[in-house]
Amino acid sequence: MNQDSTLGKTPKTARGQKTREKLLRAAELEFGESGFHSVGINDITRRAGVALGTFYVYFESKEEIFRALVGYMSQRVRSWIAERLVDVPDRLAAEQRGLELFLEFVREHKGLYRIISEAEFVAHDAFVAHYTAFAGAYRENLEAAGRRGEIGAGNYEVWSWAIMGMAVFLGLRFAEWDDEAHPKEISTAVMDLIASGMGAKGS
Amino acid sequence: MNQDSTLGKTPKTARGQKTREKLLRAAELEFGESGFHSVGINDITRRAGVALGTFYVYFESKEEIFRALVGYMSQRVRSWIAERLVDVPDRLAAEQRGLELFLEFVREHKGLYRIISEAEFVAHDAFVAHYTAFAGAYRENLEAAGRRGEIGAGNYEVWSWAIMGMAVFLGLRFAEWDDEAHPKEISTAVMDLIASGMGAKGS
DNA sequence: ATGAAACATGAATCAAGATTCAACTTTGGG
DNA sequence: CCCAAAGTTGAATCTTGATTCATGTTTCAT
Repeated sequence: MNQDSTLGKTPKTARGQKTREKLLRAAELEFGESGFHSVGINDITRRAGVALGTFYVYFESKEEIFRALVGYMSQRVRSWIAERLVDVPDRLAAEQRGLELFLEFVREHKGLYRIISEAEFVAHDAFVAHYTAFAGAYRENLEAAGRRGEIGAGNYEVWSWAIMGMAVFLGLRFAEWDDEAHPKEISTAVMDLIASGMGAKGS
Repeated sequence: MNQDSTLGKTPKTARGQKTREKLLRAAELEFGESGFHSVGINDITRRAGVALGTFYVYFESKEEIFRALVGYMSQRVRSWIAERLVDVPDRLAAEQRGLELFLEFVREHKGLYRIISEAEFVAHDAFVAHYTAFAGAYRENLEAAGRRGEIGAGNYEVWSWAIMGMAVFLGLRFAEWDDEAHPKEISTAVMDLIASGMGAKGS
């Protein structure tokens, strides 16, 4: 229908660009703090420092800006982690470091984390897209590591979803609810579980 | 304040009891299918086959009935699984069977599953209570198994959250989104991961 | 059998908040 | 410098849907 999928709402001017960004930033904070249904458009515009009507110059609806945010930050988490995961020796190390990074990210961006979670109900398609993409990438990493012999054979599709789930719940418990524990402790504990299993060990 | 915490809304009659249950059952279906915010009180009453006003005879508000539902089903999942987990030989077997049961439960009760998830945003305290209770029980199981020497030492608090997260995400992917895969395949794949780790094995 | 307590009803009320709009201001290319 | 396009404004409009309430019906303990 439309080249930009944003129905001609794309700003043409520097000023417009700036305003749109102010709205996005404000929405990120508001949604992150209070959740989709308790924030009103006027909360967003007030925080952005623009008038109510301005909102509709750039967005079709409240749902659209939320959806935009989900896409935006789905991008962010993944690239933020990927960037810092370059010089890691092998898959197991990547696993551990990746979890630490994820926990750190959540602590610094609780709002974004909540936005993705809430997307399950507010923008289900965006939610599906996010985790599908994430799991897909993850699975490829596992397969590559498998070919390199760094990890054993297994059902990598299942593994990738299992590991994502772990990360999300640990983020909930040890980043969103409780800031105290050191990420390294968590990641180490998880590595005990994932690397060699819970079967009785030497200790 | 009140003996029953339900502000005198508790039914005194057999008829009342029945009506309240009809409402609860209807709400379970509606919330499960459409999510908290898109169901109206009249959707619930229509489905229950009672008049709109009747709702407020038994519940203070839409949120209250949702909260009641969360508690109700938090109970249900746990006991449903626990009941069927009696004659299991050891912790590892319990782990595998428990996951299968969870997946089966989700398939049969997708609505209830969604209700608990959505509680994170609609009834945060009930959500916290549910997972706190679940994790607590889980942790005790792990500790007991640890004392019996069935599993190795580890940070059981972290493990229990990790395993819950796995279960929830696998439920999302392989029960809510996709009914096809056999639960046993999933649980087996996970056992590979959890029992002996992803480190390279014989195969 | 009977009347007070319980329960049921659904039209009317009310609040909240999303969206529209017509008037006004700024920008930037020519 | 000039004006059409782009952007801004916020009061007014419109929907939606939760909650109330006055009235009628049923239950059940006495």
